[in-house]
Amino acid sequence: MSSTEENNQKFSTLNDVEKLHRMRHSAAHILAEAVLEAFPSAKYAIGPPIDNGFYYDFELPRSLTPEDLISLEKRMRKTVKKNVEITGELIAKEKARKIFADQPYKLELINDLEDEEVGYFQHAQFQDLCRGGHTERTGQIGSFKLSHVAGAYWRGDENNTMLQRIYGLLFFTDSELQAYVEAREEAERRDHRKIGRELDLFSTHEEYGPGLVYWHPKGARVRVEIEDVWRQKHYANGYEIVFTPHTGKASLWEQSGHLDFYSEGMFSAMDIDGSDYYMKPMNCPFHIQIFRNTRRSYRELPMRLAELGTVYRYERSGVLHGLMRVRGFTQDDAHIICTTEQMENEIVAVVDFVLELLRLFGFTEFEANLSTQPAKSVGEKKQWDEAEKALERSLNRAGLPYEIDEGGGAFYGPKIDIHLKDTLGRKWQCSTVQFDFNLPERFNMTYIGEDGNEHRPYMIHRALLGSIERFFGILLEHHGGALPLWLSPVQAVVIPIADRHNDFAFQLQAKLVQSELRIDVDDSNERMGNKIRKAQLQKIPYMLIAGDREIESNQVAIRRRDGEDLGTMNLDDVEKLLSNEKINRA
RNA sequence: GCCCGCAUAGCUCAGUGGUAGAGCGCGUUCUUGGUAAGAACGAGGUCAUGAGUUCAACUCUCAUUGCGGGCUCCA
Repeated sequence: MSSTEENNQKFSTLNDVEKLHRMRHSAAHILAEAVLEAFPSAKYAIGPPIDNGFYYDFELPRSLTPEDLISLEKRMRKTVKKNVEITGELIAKEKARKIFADQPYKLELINDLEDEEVGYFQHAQFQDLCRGGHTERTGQIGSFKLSHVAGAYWRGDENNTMLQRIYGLLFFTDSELQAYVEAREEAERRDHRKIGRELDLFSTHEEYGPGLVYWHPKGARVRVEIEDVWRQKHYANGYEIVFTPHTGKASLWEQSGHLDFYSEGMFSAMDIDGSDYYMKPMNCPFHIQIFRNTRRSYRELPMRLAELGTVYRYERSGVLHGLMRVRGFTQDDAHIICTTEQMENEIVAVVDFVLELLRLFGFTEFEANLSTQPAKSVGEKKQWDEAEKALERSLNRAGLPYEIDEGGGAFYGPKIDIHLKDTLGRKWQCSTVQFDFNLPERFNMTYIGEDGNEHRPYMIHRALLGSIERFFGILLEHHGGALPLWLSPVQAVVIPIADRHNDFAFQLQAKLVQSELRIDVDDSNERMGNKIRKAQLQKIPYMLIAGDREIESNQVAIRRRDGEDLGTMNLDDVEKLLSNEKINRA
């Protein structure tokens, strides 16, 4: 329990964050009270406030149904209406054990707590073991709604009992709650799986392998566009692009340490001529072989090897999700091998490069996390310090807001993760920059320095988009499927009003295709209104309408997908308009 | 993997212990139109898979597979 002082502070004097926190926490108690009323044999576990509300975990005699949530919510509202006082105090552990004698989860918590006294909160008949942070009365909890039930392990450990977790949403006012629910619905409308199907971009085939993505022609057009700009920018930023195998013998994965430390993330071995081969879960060991293929001089450093490398990782069936979590995906991977002196500039360059690339795709807000040396790690303290300092300086130079996750680095090196914010305000981690003090040792990577001696280089892993599949999913949700013209699978559709206009439409298509624009002609036997509707639903940036009047004047009527009518234009002007938008990646 | 829910036409979804429906989409025909749905007709389903209960299962039970929501937010 935080200080009694804090708990006694008048609710009305608190800031909004703390108020909301307390309201959510109290709502959790009120929920637990309702559940205990409805199920006297229920065992209650923990019930904290969370980002959008609260939850409480229970062990119950039966599974909850959506109807249960409705009746529990009713019970809660009664308690709110009664507006009883919520009180808290510190009591001796012994006393607490008596109060919670038939509550095994509470007893376990009591035993695990270090202080001699524990927090005890109550309102009406309800009592709970609790660190505190509550409203003063049950009537002060704002606007809430029970949202759903989910399974959750006691203390998040899958070896423990599975409890039923009831989630609730809670905000100050009805309108804030409403706004949150609407934002959620908007997110549902933008679900990349839905958009992917509607726009015919990609599919997965559960019967032939869940978590494996099939890119359809239109999705592939977008991917090719993403990859093209990716390659172009990598060459421009001093990277060399490589291709490496999708599989390699066990000996490679033994030496890299993956079989020891990452085998649960790998697909099972394949037998080839009596040897075990594994699908690659990472590209690094292969890039290292390219480096090691010959004696390297310091004059060749920094060496930056980049690959759109498709990797396969075993993900547990329950976590697969559309394009966001899959078993086969393409990393935009690179490994930078450099000297100590070069390291800091390399990091700075990577961070700049990340932002440059992500901005191209329409993202403008970023945050970073810097994860430092964990308790168990390889490498020398000096290396870690240098690397961490370089990472931090690069974040400062880029002006990125960041948080430090003390001890959160991988055992092999510190890292920064960069999160982007999408239009719905959701954060996604795509980019990562990681030092690796482990693989250069394991593979005995060396270069000959200016002094003629062998030196161990630094190695930095980095991915900018992360996974092409996942990034594509984020991009679709960010734009709600209405991708900017340069990424759109179909950039404009020519709509002839009647069959006799088809020839003109195809001529227009042929002209625009010469400027490397992706143009369809809708020559289906439909009315113009229907063709426009289809094009709108397909989120095609421009509709070019051709009828008698246009053919007469050798022009075309142009309409944007946002509904704006741009009137009629000469064909050359249309071509310029589209080309410029494409080139500027507007 | 585990908990809960779900699985009916290409998509979205109704439905019944007596082997099935709608809308959209698709095909054909009519129609040749002016900025978000023209009309008619038609084709499409072993009701996820396997087993059980039953005279009879798409429907009830169990299992399997897949999908969806969750599984750090430490009283």
